[in-house]
Amino acid sequence: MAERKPRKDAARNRKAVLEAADALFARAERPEDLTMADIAAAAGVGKGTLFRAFGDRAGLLRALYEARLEPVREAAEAGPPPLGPATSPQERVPALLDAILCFKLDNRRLALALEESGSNSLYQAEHYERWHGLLRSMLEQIPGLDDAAFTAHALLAATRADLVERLADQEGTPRERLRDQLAGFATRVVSSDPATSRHD
Amino acid sequence: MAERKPRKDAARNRKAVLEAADALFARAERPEDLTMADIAAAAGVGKGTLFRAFGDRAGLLRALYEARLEPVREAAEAGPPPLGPATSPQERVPALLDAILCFKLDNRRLALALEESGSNSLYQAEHYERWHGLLRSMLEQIPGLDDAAFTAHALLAATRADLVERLADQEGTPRERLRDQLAGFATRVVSSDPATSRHD
DNA sequence: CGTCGAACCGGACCCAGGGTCCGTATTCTA
DNA sequence: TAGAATACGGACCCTGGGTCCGGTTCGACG
Repeated sequence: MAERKPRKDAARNRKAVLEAADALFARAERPEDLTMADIAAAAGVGKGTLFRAFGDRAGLLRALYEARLEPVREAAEAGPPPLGPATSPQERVPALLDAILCFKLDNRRLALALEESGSNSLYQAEHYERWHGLLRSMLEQIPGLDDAAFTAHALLAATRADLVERLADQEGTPRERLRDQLAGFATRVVSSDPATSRHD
Repeated sequence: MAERKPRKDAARNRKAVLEAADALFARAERPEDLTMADIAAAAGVGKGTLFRAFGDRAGLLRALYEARLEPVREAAEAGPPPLGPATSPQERVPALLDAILCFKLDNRRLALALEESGSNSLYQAEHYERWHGLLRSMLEQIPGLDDAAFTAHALLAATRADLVERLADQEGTPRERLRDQLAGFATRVVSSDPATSRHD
């Protein structure tokens, strides 16, 4: 049952690939034309090795992404306020979205490459389920807000990598402004008074 | 300066391609593996013709999409309430998003193909600019809502084709429920009482 | 340390699919 | 109806993801 440990060279190569890819994505301005062969070459490894270790392009991207995301995940699941659990949903929802936004700003190319890779690879990535579940559970605690599941999706959609890139890179919106806007939006969603919402 | 009119056969072929592609996308369950050669064959035309008429894959997708979208556009810009101009922003914003959602539900494959095609082709499609501009101008009329531009992006993000597909096809959410949820979300955003929004 | 099998390496190779080219056919103009 | 302009179409090119397999490295064991 227990996976027997990989050979030393395999482990070394895996790490080399991860590091090389990380560096390449950080530098690349067009992540989609960063080829697998490029990555293999940069890591000093054959293409075969790369595919054996990660399955396919999406697999590599996912591995990279999850690795980078790890700290954020921990902070969100067990860290200090306002991100951690000891916070009211009204504050924690914007805080979580802010954390995700910052992450995507800091890892633009990678996030972009991941979300663009193949058919809706975003929605079947584990981290998406994680964020969605977490967000939904927060939203469920907010009185007068039904459809927590949908709302969670909608809020997460506002942090899509390509949107972030458009706003930050193409339109040049400064980081802090973007953060404020998203926080404002989230707060609005989370704190709207249902009595005001008359429409039909 | 004036574009001289295209030759008769060119026009006929263009139409043939459009129709064939339309039919194919409607039937296909995996829009991404519907190849250009397939479309050309179905239209009874050579690949060259297809590329000459539309430039590239994204161009064809855009043309198809815009054509289908035309009625919605008209309804939104000059139709009767609640979609048309003679409606208060509080009602019209949800109505517009609903129209977009319905459109994407009815043209799932096509929308998916378009949004997946190449680097952020969604955000440089004309219709995106149109919706965004329209939405923004509505939101600007709502007191207490700043960042109309960002809010418009965020709301539109909730209608992303891949999200719609996940909810409708993969999770099986019924159409009407989805519409209700989106409308509820939009209404919430649009009608939240700013006095309630304390966060710092 | 020597040996042997398993695990791994890497780059040559395969193939689909987007996009191009150019000799031929069609349409338009006069 | 001739000649130029335009369009046709499918053979062809090329990139890039993914596979394969002969050769190498690892490490367990004697």
